[in-house]
Amino acid sequence: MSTAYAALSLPLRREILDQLRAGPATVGDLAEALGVPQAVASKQLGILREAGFVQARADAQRRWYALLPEAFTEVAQWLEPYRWLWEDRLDRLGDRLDQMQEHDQMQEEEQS
Amino acid sequence: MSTAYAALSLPLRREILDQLRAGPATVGDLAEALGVPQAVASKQLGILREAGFVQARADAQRRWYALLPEAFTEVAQWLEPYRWLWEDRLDRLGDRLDQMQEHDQMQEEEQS
DNA sequence: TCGGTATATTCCTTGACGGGAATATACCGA
DNA sequence: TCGGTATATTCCCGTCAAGGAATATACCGA
Repeated sequence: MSTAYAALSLPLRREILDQLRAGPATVGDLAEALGVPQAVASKQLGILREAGFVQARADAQRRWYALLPEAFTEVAQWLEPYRWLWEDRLDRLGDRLDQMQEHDQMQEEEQS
Repeated sequence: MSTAYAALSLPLRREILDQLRAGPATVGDLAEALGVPQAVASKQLGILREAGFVQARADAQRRWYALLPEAFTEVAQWLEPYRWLWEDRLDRLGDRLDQMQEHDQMQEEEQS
C-alpha cells in the first residue's frame, strides 16, 4: 500500500480526492459527505497522506486535509511516456496534431 | 482488481507495461526480460488485459501482447482535473504556498 | 477540572492477492 | 500421430487490506 497507485486502487480513496478538489475539508466533513464512518475516513486519509496525495494541517482538534501535488506528479510522470497511445487517437478528427509543445506558447488559448 | 488503478498497484505489472513500450512481446519474452516464471507473467498479463491496458494477438502458440489505449485514457482522464495542482507548482514554485487557508487565518504558531 | 468534540489507533474477522508448483490446453513440425 | 513448444489455469499458502467496533488521544469551552 506504499505506492501512489495502490492508494488509488480503492474507489473510496479516489472519492476522497475528488471531494478535496472543492477545497480543504475535515475528517468529519469527508466522512459525512461520503457516507462512511469516521474511523474509515480517517484510516483512508492516513493512507492517502502516506502516499503523498494529501496533507493535514492541524487546527485544534480538527485536521484540515488538502490536496498535495506530490503523488499526483508521480503518477502523471509515469503516465507521460504513454501519452502518444491515447493522444493520436483522441484528436483523430482534426489532424492538427502538433505534438507535445506543452509549456511553450500557452498564452491565449482559452476558447477550447 | 477490476479497476485500472488496482492493476497498476503491482510494480511487476508496471514493469510489464514499461517493457511493452518497446513494442509487442510474447509472454515468454516478458517473463525472461523481467526474471519471473512464465506462469507469473501470464497471470499478470491477464490482469492487465482485463483492466484494458494490453491486448493479446494470437499467433499459433504464442500470444503477442501489445499496449492498448483504453485503460491509459481512463487514468489520464481521471488525473486531468488535478493537473493544476502540479502544473502551477512547477511553473511558479515558491509563490503560491498559501493556497489552502483561504477561509481561515494562521496566527503564527509554528512552535506551540 | 470536567464534559464534549474531533480524530487516530488498535483488535478482529473476512476476503482477496501474489507467487510457486504442477497441470491443462493449444499449436507447430516431422 | 507424436513429441516439443508456448501459454493459461488450478490449487495451495502466506500475507495483507478493508471495515466495524471500541478505545485512546488531543483539544476546546465553561
